[in-house]
Amino acid sequence: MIINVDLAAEVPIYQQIRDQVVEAIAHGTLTEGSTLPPIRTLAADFGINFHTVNKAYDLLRQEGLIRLSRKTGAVVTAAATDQYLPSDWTAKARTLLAEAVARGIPADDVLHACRTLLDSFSATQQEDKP
Amino acid sequence: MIINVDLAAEVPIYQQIRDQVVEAIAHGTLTEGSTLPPIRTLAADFGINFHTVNKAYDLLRQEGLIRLSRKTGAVVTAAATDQYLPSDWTAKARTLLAEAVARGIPADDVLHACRTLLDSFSATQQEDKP
Amino acid sequence: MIINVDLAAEVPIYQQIRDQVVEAIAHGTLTEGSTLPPIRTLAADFGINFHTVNKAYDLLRQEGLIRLSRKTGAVVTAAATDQYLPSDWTAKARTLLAEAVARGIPADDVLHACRTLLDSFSATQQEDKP
Amino acid sequence: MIINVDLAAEVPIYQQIRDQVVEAIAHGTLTEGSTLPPIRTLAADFGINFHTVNKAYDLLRQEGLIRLSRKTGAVVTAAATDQYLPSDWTAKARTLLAEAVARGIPADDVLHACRTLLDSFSATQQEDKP
DNA sequence: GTGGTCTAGACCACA
DNA sequence: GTGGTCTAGACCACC
Repeated sequence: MIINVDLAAEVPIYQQIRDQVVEAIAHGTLTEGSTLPPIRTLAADFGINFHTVNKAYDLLRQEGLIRLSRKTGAVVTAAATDQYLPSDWTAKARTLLAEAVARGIPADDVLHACRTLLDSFSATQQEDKP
Repeated sequence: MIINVDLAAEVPIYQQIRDQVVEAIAHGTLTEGSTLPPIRTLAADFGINFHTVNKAYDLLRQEGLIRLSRKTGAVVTAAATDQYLPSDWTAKARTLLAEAVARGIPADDVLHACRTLLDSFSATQQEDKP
Repeated sequence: MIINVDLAAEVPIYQQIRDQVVEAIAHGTLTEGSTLPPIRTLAADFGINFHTVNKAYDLLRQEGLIRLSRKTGAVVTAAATDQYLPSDWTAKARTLLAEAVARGIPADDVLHACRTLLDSFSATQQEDKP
Repeated sequence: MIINVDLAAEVPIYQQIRDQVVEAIAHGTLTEGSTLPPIRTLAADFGINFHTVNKAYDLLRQEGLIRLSRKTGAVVTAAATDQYLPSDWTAKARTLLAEAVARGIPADDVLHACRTLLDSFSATQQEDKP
């Protein structure tokens, strides 16, 4: 699994790490039981402080995507599949989609872009859609 | 056009204003040539500093959605500035969609949610535009 | 509102702060809209680092008990009343109650102790039970 | 008596063992004079280090719930060591109950949950003891 | 002036 | 050797 952080970006480093782990899980690059690199190792690789990585991992733990323990390290948990899309997700999606439509992109194109992105996840995930 | 800001929310006020203007444009509530309320008026309505409103309008100007001038105030510009989705939009969309998939939501459900949101824009658009 | 921390205790300082805020909310000492002391102020009062207080406040924010913002500081939110007792609460309660019973305390006495504690909350909360 | 440990859980293994023994004593599954499995046997069953089991047993010994000796192994002691609830138990209970009340759960519901848990102990106790 | 992010480095708990 | 806690101090974003 490959993670890249942009130290000069406006988005917080811990958020970048969190986002890339989320995407890796969606892609299937990380599956249930996969272990993430140790906090301090990842920090050393990026040349950043381990507290920053810790914050990213803690976020993922709060979201129920990974489990942290001193013995096993950071382990990806089973996808919960417990619920529907939370309201704050829908709110963020509404704003994002509105942004595209407001720029004059046809709704069909926006939807197509979403489908393409979603397909890219499934393709990697299942290897049965070539 | 109605804007509501939640002074106690975790999302910055200027972002809330910007988002609601974007959504209003997508809905068709605001169309090309529509004028937004004067900065100081809007600030007074919400009881917030006019710098905050100014920041929101400046963001919209940077995105090419409105034009600012001393004489005409804030005017919504023609929509078709970009024909393609910018890469940072795709990046944000990828993260958002991955978030849903990583939580175990089926891709079809996610796509359906997107379609529903997009349809809600068009519905309002056609009502208000003819 | 009075908070005391024991620097020498085995329970983490941030947890002590979090627990006392939770108890203050249950007691009614802190109600919806009450503001907690600024992170750095509280840290200075206790002679501890502001990061420690920050962690406590962040925990409370995750639990939905307070809202944090740069302008309003830490504000107690409305009690959600959205759900039943979560399963992990029940698990902790089971262990705690078992602890008392295993020591030979009659179940009635344990229940009575629980009622007394709960009554002490209500008494302060409503001022109608003197 | 059946003990289950979740090696991947966030709660320390020694704590899990200790908690389950406490609950078994409360239930009446373990009564005065019952012997717990030898440390090394239990450790082998779970595939964990015997120091971990040792720590759990030592905790129980400190709490006066079991007696350790080379000859007899770990034996459950008479329950009636304390007649009153220790202050740290009350403190933990206060925090736990406050947690529920602060989330908006009515005090009656919380008390009812406690009674249900306590009843579940007694039910098992009487079944197994006559 | 508030909280948010990041760094650097210490010691502890668990296994 | 892992994550967890705490300290000390820096700069930034928002208002």
